[in-house]
Amino acid sequence: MQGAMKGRHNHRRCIERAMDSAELLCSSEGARLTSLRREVLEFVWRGHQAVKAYEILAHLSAERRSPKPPTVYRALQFLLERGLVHRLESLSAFVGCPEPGARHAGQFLICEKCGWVSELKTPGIHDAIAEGAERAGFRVGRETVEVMGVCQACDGSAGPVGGRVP
Amino acid sequence: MQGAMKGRHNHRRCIERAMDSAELLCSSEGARLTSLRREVLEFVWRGHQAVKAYEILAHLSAERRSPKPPTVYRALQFLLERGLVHRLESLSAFVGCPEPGARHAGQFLICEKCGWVSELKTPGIHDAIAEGAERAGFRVGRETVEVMGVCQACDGSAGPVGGRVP
DNA sequence: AAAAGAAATGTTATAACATAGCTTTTCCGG
DNA sequence: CCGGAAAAGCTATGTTATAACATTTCTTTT
Repeated sequence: MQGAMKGRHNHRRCIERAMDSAELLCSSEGARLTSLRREVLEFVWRGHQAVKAYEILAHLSAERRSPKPPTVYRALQFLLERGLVHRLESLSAFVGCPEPGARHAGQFLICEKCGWVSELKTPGIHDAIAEGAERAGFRVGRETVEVMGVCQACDGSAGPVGGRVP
Repeated sequence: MQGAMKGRHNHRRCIERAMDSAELLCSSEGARLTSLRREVLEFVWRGHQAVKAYEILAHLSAERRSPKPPTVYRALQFLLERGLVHRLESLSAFVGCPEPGARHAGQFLICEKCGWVSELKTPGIHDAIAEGAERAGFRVGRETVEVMGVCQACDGSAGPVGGRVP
């Protein structure tokens, strides 16, 4: 469980909460959270670090017999469409969404030291974007906001806090 | 010259301005804007659409004998390091920077219909990000802000305005 | 329970994006 | 012109992602 216990948080809770809301969300819209999709979602939630598609593939390889890339990408697409995971464009990687259901523009803080990803929900960011776009006569669709930097736990400390070093 | 004449703008001016400031910026810091780098930069500036690395490669192939990917990526890295081009993470593509020298966080509006990319400089966006980050105790490094949507010229019109359709 | 249809998954192949490591060429100052 | 440094070339390979088609599994209907 890499980097999961940062700030003493009990990550099992995160996983449970994530899986429960996924279950709920899917059944509410008649979507099937199959065992494959569930396994992928659980793996994405193994920590708060972003996960690469081929890491998921490797993980599945341990459990199933030789899954292929489309298997992973299809599961990810299913999860992305329902807001259960987000894609981080600047990393080509995926991270679990702590608040699926509330369809929101993702705003992410990504720690360069420990890989920890936090989701920001600062309305002011969207507002400022909307304002800038409006001045340009631009109709906003999807917003990508990704901020690389150093998280509180890593800042000042010698190295990363119990996380993988990217 | 794809999508270049949108809004009646004379794109030759853009190119000239871009190449001139590149020349200046490089000579000011003793960097060599070689013919390869110049060619790549000119090609990136062929319009206001983002350009893929392998499109550059194909373009160079017409002029030189069989360039290889590293040739292109090295030239791009040189240009990126000096702020002469930006990388659009959500497209894995590159676009010329209209204001190199002023080292800034890139904020981009990307039209889904015609591919046109405009750079936004809305201080409020950075401010809102800084505020959100500070509340999280996060030290900001690089900011990525990319907004997909529909530009003024395409909005309301039947199709894209003289640009490639992505 | 069997058949029909839809959804999911498996399989094969390949496209698209990017870099490591080493060699050769070009540029520039002395 | 020579020597060192920077740039560009070359080979190979790593990484990310999708198209197209076959098979399996699930669900609904009969």
